Amino acid sequence: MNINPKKISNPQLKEQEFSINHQKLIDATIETIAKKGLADTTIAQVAKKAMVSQGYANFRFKSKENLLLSSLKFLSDEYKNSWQRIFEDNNLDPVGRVVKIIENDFSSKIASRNKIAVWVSFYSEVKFRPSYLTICQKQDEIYSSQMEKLIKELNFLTDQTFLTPREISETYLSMVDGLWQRILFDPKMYSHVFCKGLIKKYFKNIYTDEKRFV
Amino acid sequence: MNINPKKISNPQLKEQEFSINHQKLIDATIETIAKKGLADTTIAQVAKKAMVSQGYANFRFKSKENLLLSSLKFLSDEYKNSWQRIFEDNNLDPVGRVVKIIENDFSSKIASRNKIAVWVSFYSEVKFRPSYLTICQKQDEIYSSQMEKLIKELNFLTDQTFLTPREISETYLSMVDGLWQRILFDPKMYSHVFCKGLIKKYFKNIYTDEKRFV
DNA sequence: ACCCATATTGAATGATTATTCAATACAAAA
DNA sequence: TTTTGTATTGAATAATCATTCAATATGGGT
Repeated sequence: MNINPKKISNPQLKEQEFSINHQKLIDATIETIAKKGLADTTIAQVAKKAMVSQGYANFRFKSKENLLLSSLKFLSDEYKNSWQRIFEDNNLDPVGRVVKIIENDFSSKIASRNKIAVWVSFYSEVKFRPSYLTICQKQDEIYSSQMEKLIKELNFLTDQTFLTPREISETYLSMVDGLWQRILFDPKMYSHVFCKGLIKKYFKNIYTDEKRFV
Repeated sequence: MNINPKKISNPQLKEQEFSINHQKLIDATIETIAKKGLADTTIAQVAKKAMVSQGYANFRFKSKENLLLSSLKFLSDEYKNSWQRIFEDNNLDPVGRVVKIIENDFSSKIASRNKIAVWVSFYSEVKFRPSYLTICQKQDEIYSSQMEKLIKELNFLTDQTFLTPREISETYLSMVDGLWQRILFDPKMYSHVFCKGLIKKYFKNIYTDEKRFV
């Protein structure tokens, strides 16, 4: 009798990063952090949700810390990929790119309430955990400078000169962070539609002639 | 011999809320959360920093949870008081009031890196701790509606009609939250001066004729 | 000087939890 | 079938911590 049958191994998936169990554990970690917070996330809970044994979870990720870091890395990579896809799309003009960025930042894939909860959990500890900072900071600087360059093109195409590209991009990025946080508080009031609308209105006010910032 | 002398009681300070030790413990809690995070904040560390015994800290606050809640309440009240002082100041016109609000939101008293770290720590758990939400949410709604009313006066005094008071106030509030979070990441880049400047420029762009949004 | 109420201590307790590891199950190879 | 290497388990361990509480200190009232 075998109440808890062992998982069938898949020899084609030797790489840790691509194994089924690896991703199941990361998904379970994200769900658990979102539901209980970093403090009360235990390996036992995560393992249970991922339907593997506690010992296995630890064996696979070497430590709880490493499991948490891997989950942050997963979110960070997911965001990076969606961002890059927008910046590498040559069919987009500057306005189209900005619109896509806004829509991506409040898409259901990227800005689900669970994922935002995890981001904010890690943000709250970034001050004293250099490992968290390492994962996010470099990317963040890239987003910052790419956004600034994009706004520079936009300003060039319009007669907007009062606000500098830096000001507009920093305002945008901090608004996104703030709205994400507010989604945690009150997801009804700060719906994705509301957030996107608010930001588009911000751009519409700056680039008054542009019809696509509806 | 008395290596650890007991504290001298002060009969005039019977109310828990006003005792010296009460505040010392709250200050120590804020420092500890900022330095280690909610997860790794232990009663022992807080008690040590406040220079009282571990048992005393627990006795005074009944539980760790209650100590954390009291610290959040302290920050929340501190913010509320500074906000109210600005709104009750009859010498201020709408523009002056907005400027004061901005300056308050990035003052060294309100927006110290430690205090921001504590705010963000609690924000990150607000999703599943109703007690945290209770302390913040009602106030937050008040700030929201007072700000909106203030902007309404401002719009009335100017020819600004494109952005609604609601849009401007929500944009402002989310920018503040976002910038606070970014101060945690990179306090050098997101200095108080930079943050205030960015927000004033936002208003300057809307109310172009107003000289005080420098 | 003594008593009493209150303030404060610090060590003990018990619960929780990350981590380890010997035992077991499995799949493929021989 | 038997062997072998890998995957996975689950129970034991050890560390950390919140909480409790009996013991002690203090200062004012008598």
